[in-house]
Amino acid sequence: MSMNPDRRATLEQKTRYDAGEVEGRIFGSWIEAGYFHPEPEGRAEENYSIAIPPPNVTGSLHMGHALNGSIQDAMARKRRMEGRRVKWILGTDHAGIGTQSVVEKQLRKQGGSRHEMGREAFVERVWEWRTEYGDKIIEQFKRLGASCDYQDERFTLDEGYVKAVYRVFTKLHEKGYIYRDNYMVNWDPGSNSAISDLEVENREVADTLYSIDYPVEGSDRVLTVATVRPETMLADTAIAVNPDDERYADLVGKSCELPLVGRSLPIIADPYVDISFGTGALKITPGHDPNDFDIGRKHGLEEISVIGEDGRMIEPAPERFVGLSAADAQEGVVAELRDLGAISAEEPYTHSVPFSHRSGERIEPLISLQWFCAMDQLAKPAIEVVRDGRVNITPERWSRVYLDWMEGIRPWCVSRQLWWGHQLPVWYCDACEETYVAETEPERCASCDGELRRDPDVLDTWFSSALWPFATLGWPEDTPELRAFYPTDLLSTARDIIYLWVARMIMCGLEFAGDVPFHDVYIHSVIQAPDGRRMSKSLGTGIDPLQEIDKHGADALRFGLLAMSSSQDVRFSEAKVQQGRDLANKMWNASRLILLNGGDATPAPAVERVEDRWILSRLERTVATIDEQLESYDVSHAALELYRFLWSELCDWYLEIVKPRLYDESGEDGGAAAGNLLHVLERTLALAHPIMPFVTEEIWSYLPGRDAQLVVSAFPAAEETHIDADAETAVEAAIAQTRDLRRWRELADVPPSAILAARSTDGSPPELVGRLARLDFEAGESGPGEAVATVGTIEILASEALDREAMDARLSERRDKLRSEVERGEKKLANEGFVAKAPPEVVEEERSKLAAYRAEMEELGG
RNA sequence: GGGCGCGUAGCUCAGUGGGAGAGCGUCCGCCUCACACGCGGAAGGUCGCUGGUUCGAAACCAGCCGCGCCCACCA
Repeated sequence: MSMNPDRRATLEQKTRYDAGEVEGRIFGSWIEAGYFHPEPEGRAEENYSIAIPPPNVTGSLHMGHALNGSIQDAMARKRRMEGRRVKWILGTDHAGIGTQSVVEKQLRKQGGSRHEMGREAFVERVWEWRTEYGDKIIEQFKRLGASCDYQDERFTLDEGYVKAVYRVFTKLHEKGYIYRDNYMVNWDPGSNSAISDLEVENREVADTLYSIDYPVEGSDRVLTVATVRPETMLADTAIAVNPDDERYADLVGKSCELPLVGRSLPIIADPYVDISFGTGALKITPGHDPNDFDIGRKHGLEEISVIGEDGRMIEPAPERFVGLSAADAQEGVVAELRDLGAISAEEPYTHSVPFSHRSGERIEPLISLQWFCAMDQLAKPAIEVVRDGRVNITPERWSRVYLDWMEGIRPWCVSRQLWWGHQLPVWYCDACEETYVAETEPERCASCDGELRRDPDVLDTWFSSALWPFATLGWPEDTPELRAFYPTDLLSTARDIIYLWVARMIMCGLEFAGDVPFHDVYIHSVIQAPDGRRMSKSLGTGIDPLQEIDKHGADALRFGLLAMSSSQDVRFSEAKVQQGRDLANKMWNASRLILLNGGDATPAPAVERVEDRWILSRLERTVATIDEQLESYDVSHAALELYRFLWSELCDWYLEIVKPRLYDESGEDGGAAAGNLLHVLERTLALAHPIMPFVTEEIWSYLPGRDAQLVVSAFPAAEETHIDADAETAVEAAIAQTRDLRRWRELADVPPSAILAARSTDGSPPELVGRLARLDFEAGESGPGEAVATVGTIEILASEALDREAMDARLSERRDKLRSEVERGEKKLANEGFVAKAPPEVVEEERSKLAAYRAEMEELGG
């Protein structure tokens, strides 16, 4: 079968692979064929599924997405080629606070605010925004080549998804896990909402530590306490000392007078107080400090709040402070205390302070009525499945991190004072104070028939994310999708959301979907900016993956990201992306050589010649290696192994070896070479496809007799029968000898193109070496000729092209080197300990090396 | 305060008990009929420091120095 002349012309002309021209076209062909949309058939065990970490609707593709997309796609494509039904679940996350604040910002620019427009209009506005921008990131995933199921895109606020969220909330409430309580929360003044512990980040802050004297009632003693937030003293309700602190033993049970306020504060004993820190006396402010809150609950103390949700002072703070910002109140309080002479010390103090991860504002710990979810019961089975390996985390060390957190898990504050998200399925009857939690809205109060008012709060965005692997498949309905694809197989993500997301998915999957949500968790590396800082838009350190794709192609970026990733954080290296681009180009050109000089042959392994057996053997070993590396998520080694095989073994050596056969059209041997090359090329393309899908698919379309696209063709399985250790030894020896000869040529300053007369000292002239090193054995055989140098088993015969002087100088250098090597070897072998205790094969190797060096010395006449 | 990770060639990183590797960069030579996004060759490293284990350590152990990350309620 002959190649279409147009196609042939294209191959002849295009000496460079043009990713930009190829990728869109190829991706379109995949989509059109519907390869990425599986029918929901079969069982989950025989199918393969991945739930994509849903990007935020606000987002655009960043390097993390690109790396993670490359990893997931490599796995999805490999499985698809292995004949599995593959579903890569796609969708986006509504991203509560994030999205809301983007739209609010936009409103503010236009001079409006969400409060002006009201909740309903605002939410509608956010939906509009989502419709406009919601699929931008999906389009960007397509540029990467990601083989997601684009026909079944989900969104965490879709109708069905909302149903799942309400079902889960209601069930958890029925079980008593979800409850409402007045509790200390992390109040974020930036978003005007409570946030969870996980959304708080601690930063070092330089504050002033004030020591304040509180007079002990009925005595002239004072208790000195220290604080960085003097304004919170207005809400103090006790003083605590350690029960073992002898200094204060007699004061426990007595009271202090709270300066400025006059309230009487009981002096209590609690082991939490550190005797050695400061004065050993601690002011207790249950309303504004998480630790004090716990101590307060323990001792039944009054909980007073003097700072409101807007960050301003409220009653029962003394009237003169009410309405002031906390910072202004602090100034006032300090001034007054100073006047009273109650401040005994002020010192600079650096400590870590909680900030909102989202808004960046300093967290105000407040007591607030919120909805919480108790996690300990949910955590138990989720701990078990990681311990017993039903969920396998790679790299393994993250299991420990997961388990440590799970074992100390705390209640989760799930309500947020926002408008964008899943509004709580909770209704209150103001008349009789009844609370209803239900999947569908109750009409009226069941006890008093009163009107119901819905709780205005929405759920933490991670609450819905926790259901992602099964809610996307139609849960709570018993859908064919759920049966076919749950549990999913792989969850690939970065380590920063192990707690926020991975842990919660495992808990919810086990509780609601009846099984683990995925079998493997792969924690990939974080790609940092080239200077080692975090890649971030705000720092200006981000590198846009799409720009990289424009510059070098998606295959190049994918290869680069996979190759640079590892089990630790790595710096982005454009050189690796270029390496990928070069590799794509190399594939293209190697394929041109093969296809234009034997593309009509029938692909078939050739085993007559040793070099053919060698490349087959190397290929099959590479197949086995890469297969194993991908299976263990060792993606960077897989990518680099592909590069090594293709570039070094296939192109640098094998192609150079077979070229003459290929060009020699008259020789029937050329057919075998072409057939073998096509066979190797075909398998190599298939092997490379999960990593570099576009260029491989494009070349595949030029192979003779293809009826299926590569994307749905078989992934190679290593064929043991082609492993041939003897062929490997033989060809590798020829390669080594060729290298020696080339080095010698350089040394003797002989032009690479000059064909040198040569003679073999061990009988038959090595044909491969002759070809690769440009030697003419016939000239050597016909006459005696003077040997000017011996390289291994080959004598170079005298010729005008040789610079004898340079040669002699270099040879004497080599002799010196050999002398020292021989000396080293002799010393080592003279070491009785070494000879006695080292494994015999090591000693043997040492002996043979020494022998080889001695032999070479002899050859060189040293 | 606890935990984890890292420190290897100029740069980015592999290597985790038997004589230091890759890519990029550098130097030398090549537009050799697949590819100059290429071909051939070369230079370049007391493997953070100090001790220890071992016949043998970049690798294992201990301590130290430096960098990064995570967790944590010391006012």
